[in-house]
Amino acid sequence: MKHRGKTNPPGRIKIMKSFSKLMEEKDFHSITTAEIAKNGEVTEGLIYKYFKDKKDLLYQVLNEHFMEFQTKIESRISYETTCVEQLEVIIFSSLESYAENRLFSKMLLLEVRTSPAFFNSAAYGMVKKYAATILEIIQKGIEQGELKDDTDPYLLRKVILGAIEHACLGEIIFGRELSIDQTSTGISDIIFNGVRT
Amino acid sequence: MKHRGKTNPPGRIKIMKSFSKLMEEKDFHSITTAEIAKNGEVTEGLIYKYFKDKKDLLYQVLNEHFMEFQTKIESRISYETTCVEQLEVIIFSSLESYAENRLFSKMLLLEVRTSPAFFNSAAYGMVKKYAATILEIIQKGIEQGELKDDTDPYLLRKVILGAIEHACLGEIIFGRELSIDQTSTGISDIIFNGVRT
DNA sequence: TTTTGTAAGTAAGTATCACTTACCTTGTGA
DNA sequence: TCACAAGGTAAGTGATACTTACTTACAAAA
Repeated sequence: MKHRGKTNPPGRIKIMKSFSKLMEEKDFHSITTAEIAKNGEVTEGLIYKYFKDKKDLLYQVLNEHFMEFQTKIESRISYETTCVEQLEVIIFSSLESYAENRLFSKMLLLEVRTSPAFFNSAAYGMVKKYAATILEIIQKGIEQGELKDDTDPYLLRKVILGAIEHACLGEIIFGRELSIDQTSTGISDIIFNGVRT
Repeated sequence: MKHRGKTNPPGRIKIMKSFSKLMEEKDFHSITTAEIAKNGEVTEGLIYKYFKDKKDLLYQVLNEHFMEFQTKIESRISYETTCVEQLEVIIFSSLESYAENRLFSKMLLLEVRTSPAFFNSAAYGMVKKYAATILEIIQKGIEQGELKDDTDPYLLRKVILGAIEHACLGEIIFGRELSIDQTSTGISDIIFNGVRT
């Protein structure tokens, strides 16, 4: 008997909530299915009614967070006119989401990348969509002359994504505080204006 | 009976070699201790004579690679005079090492970050040293007027490290080819000169 | 030469883990 | 009213990381 996603039964919600709570405290691998079940007041077997395996549970939880994130980003972009402003909004919003939602950033930046199965998941589909949005803005920026025309759009995207992600690592791993405003404007300034005198 | 690190017995070498070989083929978690032992022609128990646990084996292998890497970087830097050139050498050398040594980059960028134990390991000590080297160069660059004096050195370091790491992710995860020269000069150009027209 | 201590290595476990199987229960529409 | 599917349970099972208690090899002290 498999879950077909038409309804969202209480057991499924309990499992995801329990797992999320545990993920805030420790890393994925040190969470056991027994713990998830006990904490969520369901039996261990039920986990496997709704999720293919433990990793699938991780990917589905991540997917829900990513959908919210993508909606927020797209809405905010629509208010900006220039490409640079749009990219700045993406940098700011990404930092904000990662910083406010430790669970989301932990899953996305630390836990999922190690296993090949992730790259077939719906959550990875969301990552691709997010990355595609950034690429489109960069390409438009080059076309419209806002960005230098010898810019490699794929490489610029990598620099932007890398900067965002690395900026959050300290926060995620060591729980350091991160000033979103300062970091966001700092990254934008470096990438758009350069650091050479 | 614990290993005190004074000698390097054949069993220890066999285990590290066997593990390294397996890590080239698959991810850390899907490698079993039984496999490591069989492949290295030792018994499973011996692994735990030389390594605290499976993760400790990973950290020790990574540490050896990182020591080589750090030596290379430091040697190359010494030939450069300006700070920008030194940073360019670091970007190039890091990309080169990550691209040439898939095992090294896989361990460092994907596998170790998830568990807190890594941050107490000798390998993490090497990461800190590498990061410290970069920071020193940036600070010198600001002092000497090569870099803008309103640059946040910590943030610039994050952007550089993030760019390097993210640029290699596609290669590590999907096995994509990466042009080191092109990527290296591209990243340097973006960060030092900016992309805005 | 003998003794002794220790490092190198082995063999046979064990507890725990992710995951499976077979089953029960409940609500609903034909 | 009864068939049937979805929601949920209980009791497994094989594999896995790690442990324990042991043997062997060998160098230096006595």
